[in-house]
Amino acid sequence: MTEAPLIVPSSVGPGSSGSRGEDELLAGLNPQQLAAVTYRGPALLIVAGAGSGKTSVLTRRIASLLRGREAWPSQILAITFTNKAAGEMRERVEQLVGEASRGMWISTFHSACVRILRREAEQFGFTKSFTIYDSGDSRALIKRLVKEHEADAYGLTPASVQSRISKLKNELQDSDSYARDANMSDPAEQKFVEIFADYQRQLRKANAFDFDDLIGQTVYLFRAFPKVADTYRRRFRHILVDEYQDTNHAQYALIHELTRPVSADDPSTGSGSGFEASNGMMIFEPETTPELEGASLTVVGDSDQSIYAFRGADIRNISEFERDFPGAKVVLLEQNYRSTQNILSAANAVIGNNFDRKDKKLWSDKGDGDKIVGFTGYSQHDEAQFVADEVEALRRAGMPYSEMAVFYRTNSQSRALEEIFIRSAVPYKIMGGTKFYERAEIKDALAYLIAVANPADEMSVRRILNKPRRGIGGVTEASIAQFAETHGITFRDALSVPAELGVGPKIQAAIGHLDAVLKEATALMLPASGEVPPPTVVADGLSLLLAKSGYLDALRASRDPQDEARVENLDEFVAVARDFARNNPEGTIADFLTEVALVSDADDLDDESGSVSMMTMHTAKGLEYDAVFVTGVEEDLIPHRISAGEPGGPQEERRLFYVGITRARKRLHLSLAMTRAQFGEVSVAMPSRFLQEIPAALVDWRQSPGDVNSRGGTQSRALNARRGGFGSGGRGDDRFGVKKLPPRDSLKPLATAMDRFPNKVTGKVRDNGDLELAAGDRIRHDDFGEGRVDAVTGEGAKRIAHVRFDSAGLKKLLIKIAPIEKL
DNA sequence: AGTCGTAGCCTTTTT
DNA sequence: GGCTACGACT
Repeated sequence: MTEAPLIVPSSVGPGSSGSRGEDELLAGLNPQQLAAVTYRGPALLIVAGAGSGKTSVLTRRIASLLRGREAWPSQILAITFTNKAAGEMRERVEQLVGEASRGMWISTFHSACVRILRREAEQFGFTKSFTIYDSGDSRALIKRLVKEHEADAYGLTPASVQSRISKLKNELQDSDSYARDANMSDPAEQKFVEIFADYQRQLRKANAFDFDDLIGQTVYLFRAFPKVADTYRRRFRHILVDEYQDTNHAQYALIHELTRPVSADDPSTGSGSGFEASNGMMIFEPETTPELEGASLTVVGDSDQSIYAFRGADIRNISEFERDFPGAKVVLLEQNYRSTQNILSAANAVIGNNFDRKDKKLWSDKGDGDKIVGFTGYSQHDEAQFVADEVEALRRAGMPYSEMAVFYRTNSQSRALEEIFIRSAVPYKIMGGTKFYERAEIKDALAYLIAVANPADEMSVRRILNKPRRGIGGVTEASIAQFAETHGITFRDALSVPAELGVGPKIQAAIGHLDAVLKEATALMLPASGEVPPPTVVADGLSLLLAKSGYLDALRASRDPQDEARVENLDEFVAVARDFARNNPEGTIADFLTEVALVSDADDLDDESGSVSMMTMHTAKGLEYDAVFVTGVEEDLIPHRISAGEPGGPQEERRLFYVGITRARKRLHLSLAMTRAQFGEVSVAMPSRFLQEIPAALVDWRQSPGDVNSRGGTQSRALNARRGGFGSGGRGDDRFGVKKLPPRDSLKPLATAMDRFPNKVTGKVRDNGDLELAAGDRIRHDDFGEGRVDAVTGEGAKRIAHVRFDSAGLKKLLIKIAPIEKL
């Protein structure tokens, strides 16, 4: 780890480098970008507006450090927000400098900390093979503790306890430091502190870290063991952090620790006193003469895109950067290379309503472009149908599905969109939502792996104890725990002595069998001697566990149709493990589990180019698409109802909306519904206040909020009144230049308001079985009326009818489920 | 021990 | 409207 610090002094400025490569790196940059790439100094803040080319600037900055021989790859640490962003950045740097990029650390905060912790875990009572608890795992643990401490009587719910603990950890607090400031005469506070402390004890006992610990414990490690920290300070000479506006206090502290100068003191003295600081709160004063100055720090961010305050992101980290790092250089990137001016003007107008922000105006030289399209549906299904129709129109106009994205505020909104997309045979892909790794069968499989990799993790062992059913119930589980407790051994080890547990012979046999399977897998995956296992060891071990435990057999024998899908999911999971073996020939079971624990929604984004992407606006950050649909632009959704009560809530919601609209390159659609069903109850929805912040001239309302909206006035009502189908002016080209029909006069009573929504659509589906259709057939559709089949494509359950409806225009329908009948 | 029914909750956003 | 947790029943 001690590379010779062969640092060639930098005399870099534009044009000062003789190498041709340098010119190529700097080609095409505007003056601000150029400064951001070439500035050299201890601290640099790049304020990068949406679409201002910050990724390009960041990658070129890294490439320029490498090319100029100012840094070895191993001296560079670049932190991104998602693994996907990290992968992209690595790829782009590789394109610029090739093999010279090997050895850089480009990763998320969490992955970087896992790497550090795996190396250093033994320093403070963990082992290399620690497990990572995702939020579901910690919720399960906290739930158990809340019950054990009988804390529900004090109004403590698992959810509230979990979120409070998480918030505190993001502030680098632990149960002791919290207790010092808390009102401990309040019994609820006392309970909370007890649970917090117990939770931390349980984690340690299980040799596990939760998400927040990954950062917080690394900071603790650095503060308690300066010698260890110095190793990393010597190593990382250039630290670059993307999305700096979304860092929380713990991440900020981590960066601070890493950029501290290395003291020239005798390293053997420092660590003793640090060890005493068991709460990790201790700050070590910088020593007199540094042996090595602190690493150079570059941060990139945009306070207008700060959308993670709810999970502890502190906007002050970026707004007070210049104070934290005196002498820091600040570069502003304001030219947007992504969107048309209309889209940017809307974005600027919206974000301009946030006070206490540094004014910053994005501009583009791409020209005005198309107007923003607005649409109001009667219901969320109506809205979804609009989106599906527009997607199809754009597709016919030549835009690939992969260049379109649909955003929403809450995950639950995806359901209606999905229903309509399926029915309309539009290929789509949902980012997030019911995540693969959260499925019960996958969690079970992971628990089997963890039981092997980290037997101290009692929760995983408990989880698989009776999966598949072995007749081991709560009573047996308790006696195992009891036995382990009294004999001072782990829960896992208690399984090795079934005869002594005081349970019946049948159950003894079951426990003995489970123990044997786990031992066999351990021998395979973690060979005792130094022999190197084959790359496929994780996949093989997983297959072995699933087969010999009887898990797969139980699913296959089941007559629950869902279990068939579960078997397929497990097959896919084994395939994931094989993939991992291919990409990481030396990867261990711990590496595999780390990767799985840290994958995020934005990560599995690798499109099979050719499907529309659907995701929350949060997930959308950092991405861009030719066409963007922001849906559900309603009060109580965006801004979300819950945000209203929180300080800074509405402003954060506005930033979120801003993030959503600035993802669009060419076409932006804003849509809402007049009524929205939630919890099965239908309620009236109001247009979002953010809509009114967009200058009316920028929006072409296909169907406006009309009289539900106080601002709408006569103009919107007039636009409302068109009948005879929307979205399609003429036959062959139901594209964008829709002609407005003459306004219909007089207001109708509310009862007939539905007249204005000629294409009112419901979510219903039907099983048509093997309905035969051919070109030329006439059909009737529950929502669209009568039409004629143009063509039929696809096979079997995926047969698609292309139908020309008499009034609703051209649609694609999935024959098997569409609500249609042949005439 | 396992299965089935229902009451209650839920929906902010995520590494 | 759907999921989960819990209780009664087999």
